[in-house]
Amino acid sequence: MNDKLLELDKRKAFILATVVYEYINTAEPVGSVTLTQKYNLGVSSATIRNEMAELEAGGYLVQPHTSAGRVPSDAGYRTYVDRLMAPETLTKDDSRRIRDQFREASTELADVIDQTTRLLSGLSGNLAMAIAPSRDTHAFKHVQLIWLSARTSLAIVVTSGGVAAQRVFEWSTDVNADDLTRLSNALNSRFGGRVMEDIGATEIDAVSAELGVSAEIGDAVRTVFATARATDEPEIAAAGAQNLLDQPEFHDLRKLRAILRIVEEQRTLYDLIADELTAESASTPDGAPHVRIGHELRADELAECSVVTVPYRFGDRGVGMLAILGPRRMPYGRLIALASGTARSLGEHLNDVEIR
Amino acid sequence: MNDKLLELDKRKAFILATVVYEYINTAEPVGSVTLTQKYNLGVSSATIRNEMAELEAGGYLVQPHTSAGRVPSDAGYRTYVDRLMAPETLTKDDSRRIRDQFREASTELADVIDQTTRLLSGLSGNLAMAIAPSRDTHAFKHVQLIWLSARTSLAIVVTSGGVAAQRVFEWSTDVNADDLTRLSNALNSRFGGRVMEDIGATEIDAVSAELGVSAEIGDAVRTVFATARATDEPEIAAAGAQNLLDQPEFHDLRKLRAILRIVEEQRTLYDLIADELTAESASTPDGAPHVRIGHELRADELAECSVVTVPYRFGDRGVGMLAILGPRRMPYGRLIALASGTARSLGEHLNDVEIR
DNA sequence: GTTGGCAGTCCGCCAGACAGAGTGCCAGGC
DNA sequence: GCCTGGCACTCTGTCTGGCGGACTGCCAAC
Repeated sequence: MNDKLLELDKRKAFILATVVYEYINTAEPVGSVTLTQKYNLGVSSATIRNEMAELEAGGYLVQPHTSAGRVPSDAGYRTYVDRLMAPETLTKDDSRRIRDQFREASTELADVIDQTTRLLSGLSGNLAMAIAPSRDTHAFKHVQLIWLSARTSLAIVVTSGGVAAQRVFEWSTDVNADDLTRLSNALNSRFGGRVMEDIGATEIDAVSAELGVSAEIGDAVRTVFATARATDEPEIAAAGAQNLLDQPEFHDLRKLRAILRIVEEQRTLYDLIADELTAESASTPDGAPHVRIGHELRADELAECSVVTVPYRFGDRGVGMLAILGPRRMPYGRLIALASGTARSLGEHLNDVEIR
Repeated sequence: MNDKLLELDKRKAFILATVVYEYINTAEPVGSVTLTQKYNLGVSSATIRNEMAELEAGGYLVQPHTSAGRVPSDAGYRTYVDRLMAPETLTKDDSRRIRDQFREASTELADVIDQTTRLLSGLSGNLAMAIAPSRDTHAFKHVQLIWLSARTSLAIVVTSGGVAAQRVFEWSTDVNADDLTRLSNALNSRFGGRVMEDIGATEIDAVSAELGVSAEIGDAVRTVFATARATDEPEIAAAGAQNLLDQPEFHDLRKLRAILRIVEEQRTLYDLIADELTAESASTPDGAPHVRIGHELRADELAECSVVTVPYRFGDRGVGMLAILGPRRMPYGRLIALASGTARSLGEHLNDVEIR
């Protein structure tokens, strides 16, 4: 690949756009004759051949083998997406399906995320993914220890992100309802409004010690705070892997396997999208979709894939991410419109409905 | 397939067992010469040929085409599993890996289920699934409305299955902490110990009305009870679909697609296993693994698959199910041992750790 | 700068040949 | 009566060579 790309005159740009468009639709390498027959270019195939040879030298096209048509390179797709492609809007039908879906969507965050990936994979015909907003920076709001019976209690922690942890504890000795209430009140007044990650174990222990509660209860409180802060298991969902089987590029079992492995390894999948969450939310305008193509994904297994990502807002609870993964040969315009539209509806749904 | 199967004498039984064993290991149709060469049968290949012809007539073996070796039929596998196969126990290595896994497993039910499927798919080299115990028959234990601020409250319902619902509500007018406490106490004394599904909306409304709380709060209470009772989204997890790609029987993309679709359609997957949960938990000894082979699964897409299921106990909270899905040509003995061992460890883990 | 023409290249497909694996059957032996 | 070696037959998978099709690159002419 060239460091510096060839400048494109108007005709080259049109030819490149047409090659990409045709290849996306047919999955077959595009030849000069096909081009002149199907599109009104006003010149002969010989001229197209000359132009295509220059586009190949310039790094926009590649030839799978001598005497085959041309296929776009990463740079070819990139140029197409950034400068040549006509932006698309949602079709009426897609809009309706998205609206219908969210009208009866769940009120539980994990379920909504899950349903959204199903919707998006169905509409896009590709693999769809979603991650929930991270809870790194949530503020502590409330802790409550609730007396259930002499030997069992419920502890619950609420943050600005909603209920962050709850758990039933069993005690080896009887506990007193008043003690639990006093401890709850003390913790609330001490930590109210603080950011979760700043609330340390020693400080929690100090409060327990002040009130003279048993070691067992002190341990329980520390545990439930730790759980509320935990961010190691990000909420992530994926759906539609079987859609990829329809794409000729995945008829090769090795490639398919590599993709499936990535999808099941939630960690890799998360990193793939989360990169975008940190890097891009600062640099691009709010809510803009973003496309990464082939090697831009920095993973060999995904060298023939592209990913469309788009952030969604969850009120003041942070930013999540929707993503569509498919072959590089994907209908970028349509998928960008779909992802954006779905992200918008998802955000609205999350704000309208009280999500726990 | 024959209604009545041929009686098997000792030699036929041994030959059938050997054919199944060999086919499971090689994935190639088994011929008479292979059999005499690899196993000490004491007779010539011609004799084996005669026996195999009878086994085929009896419905235990089939021939993919003339002049190919034999392959077991559903009945052949069934006989092997029920009567011919030597039971296996967990290897030291597998035991250790299961133990290690649960030593550091999560305390959250959904996560444990998820991690268990990953473990089991990794060990078995097949697709693993798990469903959590249903919460149909849980008993109501406690409800608490917690004052967070003048305009926000937290409602939480605890059942014998743990925390069944929690949700933050925002009010249009200020609410009073004492009102919330009084309502909580009234609900607790009214419903304590009852089975969740017997607690109706009208009865809940009656309590709210008695205490004269606002309609808004009344609605909230009804909503949170409804959520706690909801069983429509069964907790189900699956992992290891990519393992199936290694099996030659899934190199056919259509078959693979059908399987992947089933895995993503959680409903079908759930039905597949839940059948077993209701039908079998009554009829088979507690905790016994169960195998369903090919057409026994009553799904055309799964005609070439088998499923091993094994229930696990979650204390007094009901029974869940682990399952392994793979080609009929699966190492039944090993998978049964793995599933049983994992189910046992999972049950122990769920009882040891306080799961929320 | 553009074009038609032409030689050259590579792929995919098909038919035919062939080796390999396995069966069924039969006649002879224990 | 059961077992066995031998043999003819069948079917598969693979390999090969040939052929048509689809392109390209280049050149000479416009």
